[in-house]
Amino acid sequence: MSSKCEQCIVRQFSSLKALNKEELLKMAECKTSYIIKKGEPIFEEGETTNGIFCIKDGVCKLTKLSANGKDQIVKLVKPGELLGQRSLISEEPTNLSAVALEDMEVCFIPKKEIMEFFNENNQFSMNVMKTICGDLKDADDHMVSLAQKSVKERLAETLLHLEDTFGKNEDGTLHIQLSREELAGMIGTATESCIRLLSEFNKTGLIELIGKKIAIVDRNKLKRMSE
Amino acid sequence: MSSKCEQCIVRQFSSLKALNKEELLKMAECKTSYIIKKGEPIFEEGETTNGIFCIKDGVCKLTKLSANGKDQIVKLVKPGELLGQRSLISEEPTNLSAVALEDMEVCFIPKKEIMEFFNENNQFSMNVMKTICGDLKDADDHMVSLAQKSVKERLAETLLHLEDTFGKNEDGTLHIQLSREELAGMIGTATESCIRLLSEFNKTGLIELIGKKIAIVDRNKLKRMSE
DNA sequence: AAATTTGTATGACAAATATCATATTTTAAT
DNA sequence: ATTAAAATATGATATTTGTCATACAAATTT
Repeated sequence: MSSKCEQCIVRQFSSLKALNKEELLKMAECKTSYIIKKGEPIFEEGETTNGIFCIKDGVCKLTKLSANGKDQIVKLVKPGELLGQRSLISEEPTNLSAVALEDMEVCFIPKKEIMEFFNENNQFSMNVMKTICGDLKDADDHMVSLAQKSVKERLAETLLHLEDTFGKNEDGTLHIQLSREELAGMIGTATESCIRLLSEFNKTGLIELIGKKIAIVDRNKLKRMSE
Repeated sequence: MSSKCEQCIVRQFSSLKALNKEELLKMAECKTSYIIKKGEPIFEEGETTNGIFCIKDGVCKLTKLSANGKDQIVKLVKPGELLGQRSLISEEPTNLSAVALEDMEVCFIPKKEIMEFFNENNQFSMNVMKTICGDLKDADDHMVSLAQKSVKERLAETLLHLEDTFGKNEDGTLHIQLSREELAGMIGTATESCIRLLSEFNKTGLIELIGKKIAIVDRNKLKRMSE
């Protein structure tokens, strides 16, 4: 028996907040829930998903494999967000892979129902459009950053962004747990270069390295460095 | 007296093809036509546009000023496409500037009418969504390219893209006319580096430089080089 | 618990790219 | 037509970044 969608966190934060009781009921009936273990894919580049995923818990990375074999992280997606809207609307296979960075809980809603919501609920369409527009703006910003900033500036920028978006633990370390390789994949550099710069930031008191974890020590300096 | 929108090139290629006779008539009445001279802006980063622009003739660049003062070219927009959809939907000021690369003819449609089309014509909404999704996919691809490819690879890739998208003149040179600085701004590198590589491509027979113009000589080699 | 694999760290060096200087050509202004 | 300004071109050099090698630490498997 499916659980209700009415009180789900995803509904509060995503385009789905526009859905009415009847629509939510329909969704609760057609949805499938999944548990995805850390490291496992939700979908992979080139797949046809035929629906969208709602992220109830856990963070995942959207990556694209580049010609040289490295995974570029395009975006991190957190609870409350939807996944796979783009390829559903474009009616194309996904151009990105989604891989869990933590254990995740997700729900899958089939294309059929989503398309019905589009047709019947204008506010829902508008919300989805706004989300995608937001993604596009972020992508443009990211693009300029990759094109015009140095690796050092991008690392500083990314560390701040990670703290702002995912928060920190009691010991001040970033809550989101990325390997050095993944962090390098976000800023578009070699893993060794990323490690070297973290080490440098550590020595100059910008951050503190506690095992594999990273704590931001001097936010202001880091901010200045990112510009 | 406004001219009709029914036969306009923009209608054939853009989301506007979903509009019916009545809607086109409404649009013809509310639109304003502009002539934009080469080098002039249509709008600038941070402005609130309050409507969308239809490009009837001429190509423009969408740029974003980076912290180091260089203009990054995010996208080139050609006749038949719409401009300013993102910020209209997000209800935010534009994050990009639009500057004419050639003399242009554009029409401005106020926000009010566009929103009415959204509400009354589902196919139109769907078309706009698809366009924005396409832009998002392109942005992701571009991002990976900037992050993972060398300047040489990006230049090769960009030259091919420019020929594919904008065609060539009778003498084989690229039809779209970009300065070296603008080309550098597309691939995200210093102008000197761009010039140097063009010079190298010229010497190795990949391209031919005819004054400021560029002709692709060996497409296949250039393709292989871009990967 | 020992062994293997994986991730992190650092040095040495090579390659890519940016920067600065300057020459030349082209375009625009007077 | 002359001059000034802007764009293109190229060399010299510094800086950034990537690659390869290797060491060490942590996690995982046996």
